[in-house]
Amino acid sequence: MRHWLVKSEPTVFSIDDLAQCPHQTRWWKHVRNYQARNFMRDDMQPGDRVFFYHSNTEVPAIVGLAEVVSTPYPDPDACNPESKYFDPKSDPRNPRWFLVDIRLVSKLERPISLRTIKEHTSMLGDLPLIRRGNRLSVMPVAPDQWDYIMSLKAA
DNA sequence: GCCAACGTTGGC
DNA sequence: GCCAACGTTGGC
Repeated sequence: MRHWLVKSEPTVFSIDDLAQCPHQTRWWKHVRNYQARNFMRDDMQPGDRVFFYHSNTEVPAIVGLAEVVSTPYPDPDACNPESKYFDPKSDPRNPRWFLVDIRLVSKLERPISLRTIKEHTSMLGDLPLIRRGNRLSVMPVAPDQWDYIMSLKAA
């Protein structure tokens, strides 16, 4: 089982939006970046644990826990000309973009803010989240980093 | 709203 | 293959 952090802009799709989806489950999301795609397509598996992070908002923070509940599958909107995520260069027989479904596990009572995470660079300094200029929307979290961040929940 | 950082595109 | 221009991300 692997651990991940995924970003979502709450004005686009928030943790509360996920909570209101049937079975608190929905696909995540229209990634159009190869590094992020590779993580999803090649490494994500059902059962993987996920930090759900709100980006581009007043208090950027990990706001909940989720779980991968599908294997990666082709993003249907990549071959839908009506979609704003249509990619004419993606061959339906050899899809370029992938999704997984995630299910909400729990919403954190108190979000773990980006500011807090940045106060723990000795343990978390190599998280892409706090590396300068990094814009990855999905990133792996090492097991000890996962545990460490979980311990901040209680702090 | 600003803007730094980064990825992608496309002319050459 | 280079690199300028452009679009996007996302913290602040």
